[in-house]
Amino acid sequence: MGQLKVLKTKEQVTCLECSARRYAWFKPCSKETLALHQERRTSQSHLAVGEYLFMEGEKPRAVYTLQDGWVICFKSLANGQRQILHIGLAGDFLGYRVNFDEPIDYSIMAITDCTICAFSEQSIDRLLQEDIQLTKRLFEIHSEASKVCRTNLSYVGQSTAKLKVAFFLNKMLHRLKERGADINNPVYFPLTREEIADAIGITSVHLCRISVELRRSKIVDCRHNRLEILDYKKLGTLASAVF
Amino acid sequence: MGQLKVLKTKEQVTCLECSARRYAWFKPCSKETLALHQERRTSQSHLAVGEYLFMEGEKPRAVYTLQDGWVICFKSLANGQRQILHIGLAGDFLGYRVNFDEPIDYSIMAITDCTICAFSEQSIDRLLQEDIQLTKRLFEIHSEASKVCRTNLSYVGQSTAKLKVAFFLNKMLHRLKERGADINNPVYFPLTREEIADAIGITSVHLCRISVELRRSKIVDCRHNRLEILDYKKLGTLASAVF
DNA sequence: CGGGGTATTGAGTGCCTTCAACCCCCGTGG
DNA sequence: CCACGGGGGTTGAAGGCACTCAATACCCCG
Repeated sequence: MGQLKVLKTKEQVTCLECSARRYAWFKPCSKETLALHQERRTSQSHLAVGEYLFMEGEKPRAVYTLQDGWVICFKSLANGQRQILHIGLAGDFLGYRVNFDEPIDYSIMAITDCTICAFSEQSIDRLLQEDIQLTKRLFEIHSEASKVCRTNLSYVGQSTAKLKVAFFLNKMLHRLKERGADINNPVYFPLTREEIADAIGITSVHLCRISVELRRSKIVDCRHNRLEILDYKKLGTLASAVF
Repeated sequence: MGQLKVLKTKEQVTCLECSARRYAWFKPCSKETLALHQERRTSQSHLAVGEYLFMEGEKPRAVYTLQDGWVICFKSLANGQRQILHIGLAGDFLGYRVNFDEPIDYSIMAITDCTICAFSEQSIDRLLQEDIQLTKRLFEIHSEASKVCRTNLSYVGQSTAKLKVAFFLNKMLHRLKERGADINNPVYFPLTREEIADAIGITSVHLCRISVELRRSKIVDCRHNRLEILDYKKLGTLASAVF
């Protein structure tokens, strides 16, 4: 299992104060219910860069909300490669499955230091019973995730490398913007070439060549943990050449 | 919308008699509840080869169970290509989404003549209220579909063409076997080169070369609406070289 | 026995990969 | 303050897998 370091009570953030809540599972909850829900939170923990929340094949008996930090969700292949399925950002709901007895089919690793809220199997059951809204919201989250996965499959399966990069970066940009990033200035962006390449199904070397091309044509500059948009419009045009 | 031809009552199959039920949404239902559920079925219809159940961007106000036949679920891309997301077989639950006001993000087309059961938005709501089991089963179906999509993304993103073909055919084989096909003999298999290629993200020409290779090395023979396994074990070995 | 759709084959091209070397950035420690 | 080291990023050369385009063969159906 993971190497979660449980935070002391005084270090914890309450659900009410949590800045990630508006993107998260508890988005629709009122202040009153939030306090109750928070009691179901099994723990709030810290996960350091490179550590795993869980690995493919394990049966984590909990579900997680990423309160802060970046994680990658990925599947490993027999040839040693990996497909990154999702870049987890603040507010993302991680590791849910209907049947907790079934092993999970992907791994989650922290690519920055993270703060993570855990809800045990039992807590989840009770939460879902106590608040119909939460079941609905869970369905919503699940559906949205499926939709994103279909989109990913489609562009990974059918586009050229350049379009893949543009689409990926554009998508990330919008997610960061939603979370309050100022995209007119360079944004903190801790993904390496390797990681971006594994997310879109090309090699990091080829990604690099394309990155250079995109930088030279003054569209985006993405290096060294930062992402800078040089021409927002051009990037949008490229990205929308996919669908 | 689609070109559904509603069947007359006497032509219809009851849920109780339905041979696809054990793979479908109503799998967990008792004989007694089935009769009730069937009343919620809005219609049973016929969809001819090449016709659409619905198209990307539409807002179908119903959900469907494929009772018989084959369909493809796919997304269209700006360059005219398409990614086939799923090959729908008997029992498959099609077109569900949480919010019926949202446009659907993929199309469904019949690739053989099909019989399809429709449940209107209202019927679904009532069914879900009436039977907790159905909500659970719906979640199960949804989760399974997400999992399959993640698997697809991974092998489409990270494998070579040959492995993609082997994995795809092996997967189809198992699904057909589940549905009672005798895989020791040639099986009816109405997918064209074009369709298989669009499902695994290669061109039909290249797929053809690989098909020839697989046939010459006596692994599978897949042509002209039939699929014949020549060496079950070798196919399995190839397919399991992916994950 | 055509005719249309599907499958196969060939030739030529190019996108992307592989492998390997080099560079740059940045943190660390002397 | 600078030397050092390491990890990520960049570049080059060479090759191969998969693509494009186009012609031919095959299968099935009317």
